[in-house]
Amino acid sequence: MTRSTRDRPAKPPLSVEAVVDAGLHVLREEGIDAVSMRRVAAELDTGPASLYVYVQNRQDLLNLMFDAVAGEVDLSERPDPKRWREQLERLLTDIRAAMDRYPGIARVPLANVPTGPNSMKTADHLLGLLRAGRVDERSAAWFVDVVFLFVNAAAFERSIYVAEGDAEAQLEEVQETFAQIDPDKFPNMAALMPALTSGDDDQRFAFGIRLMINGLLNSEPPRAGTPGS
Amino acid sequence: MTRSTRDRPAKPPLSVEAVVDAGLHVLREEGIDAVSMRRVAAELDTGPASLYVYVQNRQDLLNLMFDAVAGEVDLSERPDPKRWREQLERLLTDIRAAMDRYPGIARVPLANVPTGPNSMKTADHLLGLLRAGRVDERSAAWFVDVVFLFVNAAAFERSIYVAEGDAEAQLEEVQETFAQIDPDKFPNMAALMPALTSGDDDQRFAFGIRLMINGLLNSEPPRAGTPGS
DNA sequence: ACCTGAACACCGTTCAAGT
DNA sequence: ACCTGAACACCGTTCAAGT
Repeated sequence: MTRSTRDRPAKPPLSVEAVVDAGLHVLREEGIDAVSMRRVAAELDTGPASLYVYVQNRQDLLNLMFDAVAGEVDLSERPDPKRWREQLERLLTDIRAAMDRYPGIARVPLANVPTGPNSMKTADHLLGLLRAGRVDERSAAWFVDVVFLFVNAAAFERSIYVAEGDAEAQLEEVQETFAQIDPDKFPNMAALMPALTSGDDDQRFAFGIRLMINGLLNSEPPRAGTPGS
Repeated sequence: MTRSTRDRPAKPPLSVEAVVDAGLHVLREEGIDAVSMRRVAAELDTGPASLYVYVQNRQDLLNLMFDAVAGEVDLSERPDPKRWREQLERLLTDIRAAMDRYPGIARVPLANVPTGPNSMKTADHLLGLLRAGRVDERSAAWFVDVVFLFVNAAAFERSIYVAEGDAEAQLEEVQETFAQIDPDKFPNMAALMPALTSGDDDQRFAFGIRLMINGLLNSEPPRAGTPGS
C-alpha cells in the first residue's frame, strides 16, 4: 500500500460563508475559547489547513464572525428627531442582546477596531441617531467610541458568567468576598453594601447607557482636535 | 548512567511574590500573550510544573499580577469634598496609566471581577470620593461598575496598538478604511469625517470620564433593587 | 514541602504533495 | 485552485518520582 498525502478524495470546495457559519455554530454552543481552527475544521469534517484558503488566520475568522453577529442587529427603523433618544437606547440594548447570544464574541471588538460592513452600518446608524438629536459633531463622533467601549465591555463581562459551568461558582465567590468585607479596611464598601449588591445586569446596563446619554446632553463639546490648537 | 527525574539538584524554594514578579517582567516586556506558564517558568530558570506550588493555574497568576498593578495606583490623598471631582478624574486617569505600563493586563479585570486587596482598596477609595461628592448611594455603587468597565476597555484597546509590531499597520488599516468610505453607504460617517478622526487617545479618554461624571450628576438615582419592587 | 522530567491533550500556522 | 497529511513550535496541566 503506497503512502500518499491523500487518503480520501478531495471534498467539494468550501466557502468563506461555510467557514464563518461553522465558527458561529461552535461559538454559540461552546463559547469563544472553543473556536479554534482545528475545532471549526472538524465541524466541517476537514483539517485545519483547509481553512486557510478562506481566512487569513484565526483573528481574521473571528473578525468575520463578529461582523456576522453585528448583522443581526435591526437597523430598519429610520431616525426620528422626536424619539431619537428612545431609539438610541433601544439600539444599544439590541447590540448587546446580539452579542449575548454568542458568548465571548464581545472580546473581538475590544481587541481590534471592527471595520466589517455590518459594523460600519451600525456605527453609521448610531451617528444618524445622534444627528437627529442635534448633538454637536465632535461630541457625537467621540461618543460613539465611548459608548461602544462600554457596551462591548458589558457584553463581555456577562458572557463569562454564561459561558462555562463555573458561572455560579464565580458569582458565589464574588458574593462571598463581599459578605466578608472588613469595615476597617473597606469602610465605604461596607457602608454601601446594600447598594453594591442591588440590581441585576439589565438594570445596571440600562443605568449605564442612560447615564452616558445624560452626560452627552450635559457636557461641553470637546475642544482641541489636533494637538496645539 | 542511571536515568532519574532529577538531572540537577533542587533549587531554593520560590515564592508567590517571585512568580508574580517574573510574570510582571514578561508582561511588561512582551505583553499579556507572552505570559505563559512555560515562559514565566523559564524566567525563573525552572519548569512550568514548579509554578503550580504557588499559583492554582494561569488565570490565578494573572489575577495576582493584576492586583499587583492595581497596587501601583496612588491612593494616599484623602477625599476632599471641595475637590472630589478633580480627584476622581485624577484617580481614573492614574488607574489607566498603571494598566498602560503593562500591555494587555486590562483584559484580566474584564474577564473576571477583581477581588484582590489592592483592587478592593481602589474601589473603596473611588466610593469614598463619590460619597465626598454627596452622590446618592445606589448611583455611586452602580457608577463604580460602569466607569470601571469603561476604564478597563479603554486601557485594553490602547494596549493593542502598543503591544506588538503591527501597531502602525493596524492604525493605518483603520485609517485607510475611513479614507475610502462610500458616502452613499455610510452618509453619516462621511459627513462627520473630520470629527471622527480628531483627537488622540488621551483627549478621548478625558472626554469619556468627564461625560460619565456629568451623566452621574444629571441622572435620577436608579429605582428597583430587587426585581418587582 | 517542593522541585523535576515526562507525558497528555491540545493549540496556530506552514508547506510539499497530491488532484 | 483547493484539499490534505505531516510537521514545527508552541500551549496548560497532571503526576509519579525524586530529595
